[in-house]
Amino acid sequence: MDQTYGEVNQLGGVFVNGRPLPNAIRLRIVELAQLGIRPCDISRQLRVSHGCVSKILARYNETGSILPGAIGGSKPRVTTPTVVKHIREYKNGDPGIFAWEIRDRLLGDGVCDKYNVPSVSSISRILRNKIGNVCHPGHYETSKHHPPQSALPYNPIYQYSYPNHMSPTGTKMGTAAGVPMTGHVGIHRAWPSAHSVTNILGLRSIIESSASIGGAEASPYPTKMEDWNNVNRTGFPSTQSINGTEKQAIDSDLKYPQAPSGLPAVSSFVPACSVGPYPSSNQVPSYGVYSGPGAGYMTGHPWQSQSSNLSHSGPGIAMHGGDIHASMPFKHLSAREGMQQSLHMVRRSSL
DNA sequence: GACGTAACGGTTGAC
DNA sequence: GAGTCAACCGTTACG
Repeated sequence: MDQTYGEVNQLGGVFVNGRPLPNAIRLRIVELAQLGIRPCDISRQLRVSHGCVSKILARYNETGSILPGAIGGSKPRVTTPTVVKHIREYKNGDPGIFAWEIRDRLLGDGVCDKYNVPSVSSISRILRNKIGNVCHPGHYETSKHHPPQSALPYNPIYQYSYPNHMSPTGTKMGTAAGVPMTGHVGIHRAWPSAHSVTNILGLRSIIESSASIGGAEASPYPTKMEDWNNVNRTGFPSTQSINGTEKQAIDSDLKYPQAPSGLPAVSSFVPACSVGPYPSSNQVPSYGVYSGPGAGYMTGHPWQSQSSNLSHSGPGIAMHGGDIHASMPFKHLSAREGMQQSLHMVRRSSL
């Protein structure tokens, strides 16, 4: 378990297979790209594979977010009780209706959108298994099926098809504030632009987010790392307000000591480039890199165990918070002066 | 050389 | 609680 995480790519950069790059690096990739730096140069500078740079930039261009998607889990069910209910109604109304017609009606009636409409085969399965013979109108719920009304409690859950609340993959969106969605974003992964670089840098919703963060202990905030990343990304605010969980997002950055040192600011890109994201002078390449500024954490907290760490706000949390602050004093903040100022406000308000 | 992308091995979380 | 599955990840190699 000791330092079994982390590999070194061909560029000498450290990565953890299967895990997203630290958000700091992701952010920096986008920042550099916006500065006109070529992807290949970004790749070399940050020692991230060009494929990854390409992916992140493509995703950013597409979604406006630098954040990784929600890892793991299953796709949200599309055959919600409500949908089943509607299918049943359609079938009852027209026993000869085809599955594809039902599908069209679901779309047309606004029951589903193109992102969560069940497939024809799914509809057929519903008709076969859940509805059965339509000659028994009103006889739906032959099994333990919940009556339509019982479907309602599901809605908040399935609602995560809609990004204003949480992503379909379960990534709760920390805020609906400042989420300038372009129309109906039924995007599979809801990428709230509140997390976009623009907003991150603009910090338009930092205060709001920080307020939410401050109340994290009382709010049903996400337990997934991605979720907390979202929260953190909203403004990279102080970590003290989120016990332990903050550590998650920050951890991912700490894993990569180049992040603090390599993220002085966009404007200092050149120095960062010259020094290199993985300052070999200070850091031992390869796995040793992980024992950089975040070593205090790293030694005791493997890269994984996100949720476990989250769920266990046990001893060491406070220490981590302090260590984190000491070792990486808002590295992201330096990206923008305005960010610093806003964060000052955030920190004050959270104190 | 730069870039996009499929394949790959890996992690994660819902079921 | 373990296993399965399907999402995601970043790297690598190829065109």
